[in-house]
Amino acid sequence: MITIETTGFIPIYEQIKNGIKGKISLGVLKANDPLPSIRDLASELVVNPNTVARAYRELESEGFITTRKGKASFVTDNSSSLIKQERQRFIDEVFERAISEARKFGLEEEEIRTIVESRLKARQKPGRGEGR
Amino acid sequence: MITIETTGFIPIYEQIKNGIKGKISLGVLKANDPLPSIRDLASELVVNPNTVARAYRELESEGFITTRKGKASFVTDNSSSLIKQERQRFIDEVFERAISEARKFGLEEEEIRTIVESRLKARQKPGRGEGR
Amino acid sequence: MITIETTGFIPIYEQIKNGIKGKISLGVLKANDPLPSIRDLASELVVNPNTVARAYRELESEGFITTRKGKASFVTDNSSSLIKQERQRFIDEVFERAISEARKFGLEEEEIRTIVESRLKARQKPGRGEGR
Amino acid sequence: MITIETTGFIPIYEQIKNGIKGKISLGVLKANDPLPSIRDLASELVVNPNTVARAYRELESEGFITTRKGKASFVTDNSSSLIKQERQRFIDEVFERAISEARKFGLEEEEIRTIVESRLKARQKPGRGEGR
DNA sequence: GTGGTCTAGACCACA
DNA sequence: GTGGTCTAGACCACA
Repeated sequence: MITIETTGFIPIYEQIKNGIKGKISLGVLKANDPLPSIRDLASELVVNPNTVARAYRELESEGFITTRKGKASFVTDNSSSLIKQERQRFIDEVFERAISEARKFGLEEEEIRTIVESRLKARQKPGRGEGR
Repeated sequence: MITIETTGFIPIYEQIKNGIKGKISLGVLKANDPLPSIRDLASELVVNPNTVARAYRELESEGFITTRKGKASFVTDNSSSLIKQERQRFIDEVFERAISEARKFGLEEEEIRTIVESRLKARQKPGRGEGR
Repeated sequence: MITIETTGFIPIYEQIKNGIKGKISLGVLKANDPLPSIRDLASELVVNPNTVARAYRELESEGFITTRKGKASFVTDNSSSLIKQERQRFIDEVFERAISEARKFGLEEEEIRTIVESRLKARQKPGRGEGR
Repeated sequence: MITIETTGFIPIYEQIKNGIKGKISLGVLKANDPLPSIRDLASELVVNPNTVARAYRELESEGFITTRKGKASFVTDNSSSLIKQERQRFIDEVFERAISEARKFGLEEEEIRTIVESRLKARQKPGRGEGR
């Protein structure tokens, strides 16, 4: 469901948060849908339940999900409108950062376009897929 | 010379390392050029000298610079060939990550291209310069 | 577990590294064995945790151990083959240095052999054990 | 005259001190012989004059040499008796340390003897010589 | 002045 | 509890 990278510096709870926001953005998770339980998701991702709990806690405080004690967590009604606000800003930032790194190493615009194309191509190839 | 973001998750020493690798890649720092002293760079970046020292130490153990005690650190002769090896891998990884995030949020290839173009445009505008 | 000399010029973090490499070489630490926690080892050796952390960090970057955040550090699977490569070189260097010092003071080969024998004897004597 | 290693952790001034003590021990430098001037030795060893100055200063305070202001430094009359006292202790310590390192890595006595022999052999070979 | 090591101690991510 | 990063600051080797 969600992919986690343990290399790199992005905290796991952050990757989980983004994974879930992504699902909401994609419509895979819709308003009032239940999220997997903390334990289930933790064992699926092979991470500590505390880590998932932190992701859920922050998603709740940002308004994307609500947690009913003793029950489960659910996607909030207004989640998709919240996502819309955040999505553009988030994606822009991600690419801004990537391009900024590329420029630090002296890549020209045209080279950046070439890299992006080659990365997009790499993802099309069946068998390679979305994985990583 | 180098920009540091204290938001975000990338450690400062890592940003310094990448900043310097970038300078070498750009040719701003050439073989045998001296690096700024640890103390100077630390005060310029407003970070602790130990943090710069760690960046330099790791750059040395990776072969990019050599340090002469009591003198300074210098770019190694083979630094640019080392950089060439690392540059492509690093940039690929950065864009792979960005595109991966975008796909999580359901962006199509064409939308990704549009974002990249708009980010590239934003950087061209003089005076605006997108910060950093 | 590991002995540290604060006299002499070898940095503490280096002595810790060598101590652990020695344990791996001896088979006292085997693949996948956990290392003592940074804090525990630091308090045992009466050094600052940062110093142990540096030793562990360098051992990790040299491939001898891996660290799982929040958990512990573990001996890597290939550690013993790495050690084998390094052991001979390290020991050779150590004796090369010792003999080189002896020659500076004019010791003949036969005298060097005698010294080595006497040092080996000194270590056999139970109860005396040559300190350290 | 004296060999310096800039790799390794032993300070240069210490290596210079030992080099000179060695010369005295060997009889190459005899009582009342003049030492090379600080500047000369520094340029010969390609080190900073301050470093040589420190070595001389410590040799003086240990009684091996005397420095006459404006003139040069000379080997003291009692230098060789001082050396005799120190030589055995120093050499013992050097081998004790080497053997101790070897034992940390699990070498048996017989293996240590073999290493010592092979190192002694390596030094006999003409063309390789004392250098390093 | 320049780099290297070390300590003390804080704060954070993760288990 | 365990590792990771960072700061502040001391002290040393060397130029």
